[in-house]
Amino acid sequence: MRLSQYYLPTQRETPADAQIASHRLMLRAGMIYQSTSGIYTWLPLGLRVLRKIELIVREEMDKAGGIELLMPTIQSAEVWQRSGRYDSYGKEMLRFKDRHDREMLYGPTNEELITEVFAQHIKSYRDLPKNLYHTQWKFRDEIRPRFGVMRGREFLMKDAYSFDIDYESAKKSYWNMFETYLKIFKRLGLTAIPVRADSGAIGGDLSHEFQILAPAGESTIYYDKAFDLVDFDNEESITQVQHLYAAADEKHDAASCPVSTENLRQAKGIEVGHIFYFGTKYSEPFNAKITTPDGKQVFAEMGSYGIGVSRLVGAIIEACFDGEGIKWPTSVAPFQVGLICAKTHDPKAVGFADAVYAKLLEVGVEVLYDDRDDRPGAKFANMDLIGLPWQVIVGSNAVEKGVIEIKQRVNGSRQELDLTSFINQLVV
RNA sequence: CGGAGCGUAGCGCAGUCUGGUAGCGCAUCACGCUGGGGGUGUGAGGGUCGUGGGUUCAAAUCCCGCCGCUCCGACCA
Repeated sequence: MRLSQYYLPTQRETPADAQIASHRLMLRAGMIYQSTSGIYTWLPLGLRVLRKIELIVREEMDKAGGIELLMPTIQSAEVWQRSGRYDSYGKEMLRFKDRHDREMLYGPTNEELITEVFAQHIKSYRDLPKNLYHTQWKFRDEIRPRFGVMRGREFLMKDAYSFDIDYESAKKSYWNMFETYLKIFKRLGLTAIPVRADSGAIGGDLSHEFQILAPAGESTIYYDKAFDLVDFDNEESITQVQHLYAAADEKHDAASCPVSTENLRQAKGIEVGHIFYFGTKYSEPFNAKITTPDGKQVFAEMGSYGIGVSRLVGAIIEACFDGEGIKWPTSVAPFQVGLICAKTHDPKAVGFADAVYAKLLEVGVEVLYDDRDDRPGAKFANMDLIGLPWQVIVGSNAVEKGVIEIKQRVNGSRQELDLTSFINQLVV
């Protein structure tokens, strides 16, 4: 993408309303535009990140056996009356009426709808287990939206729902999602601590919140420092994580904590995922009955698993930024490479940069080419702000020696290379 | 919802107290110089001063209503 033809309204000055780093940086980097309180337009650069996160989540969900579908944003009051949550959910639910005066709502979550869908089609133990998910916009009319997309009213969430024949099987589904979540956050370049949480309903201890470590986090968490050493890539480590201590501020009790003081870490966390098992809470009102091998009928055992996709955009920035701007993890960066021509007055340099651009496109590298006739300093600052992992700078040495300068955003390291070597490095 | 503040150019703000031609910086446009860390000079464009009403010869400014946004607290992916 040529920057001259893109839509990237970056700003030098910090908007007054933004209080925390991620919000400021998202506004300055031209990723979002606030339409009204807690509701944002995703500008092109922000959308690319949102889509990348969504894609990683989808890939891992699919690998874990999830089946994607898509439920609507608008729901009828009827299904919520059936579960009893229409009254109990409170003012966070945005309610309105259609032209026939029927009560409608903008879905804050989808347990009711999915259970209704499931009950309509699945009747036999032979079809279980099932894990159905979608990634859809939700609306929760927060009392006070803040922190940009981290607590908006409209937000994109991946929510999955598992259906099993019995508790043992449901537990397997639960831990399968537990593992999947650790893998997802790892791929996103984050350290996520699974913290035991209240399951609210019938669920015993089967509920975890996934907290991203970041100074701007709203909750304080305590965890075994062994987490810092865990590589969430392999099965053993994930099994190991299940038994490590981690608790939120309100649940942590220093007196009864099984971890010694010197092994205990305290940090701020941003909640980006929440999983829980809730048994037959919804399968009963929706009559989601399953026939067992011996011909009996039981209610499906359910769990639900949420990831705040749009919140993650902010959370990742909170975990990855410096004074100059964002430092995107490669996996979610809106572009991999930012190409800068530092000598726009030199036709040879421009020609060289154009050729580099063409080559990168040809080999499938996502590149944002700052082809504007601007001073180098302005381009560098802008590129640092939007935080692409690699900066490729075409300067005088390009024309004279045929080498380009490579700057890595994450650590500021620089090297001079020929284009082919750089491409090889990227592909690895 | 309780407490507090703010709405003036795309962004950041001054002007409001004490009513009298709507301003500054950044950004934008034109031209010149400059050309490796947001450089510089000259010139230009851009405003229902959130909105409705009231007071007044005269309202961004004073009064009343409304709307919107933000901050502090309790809820949440």
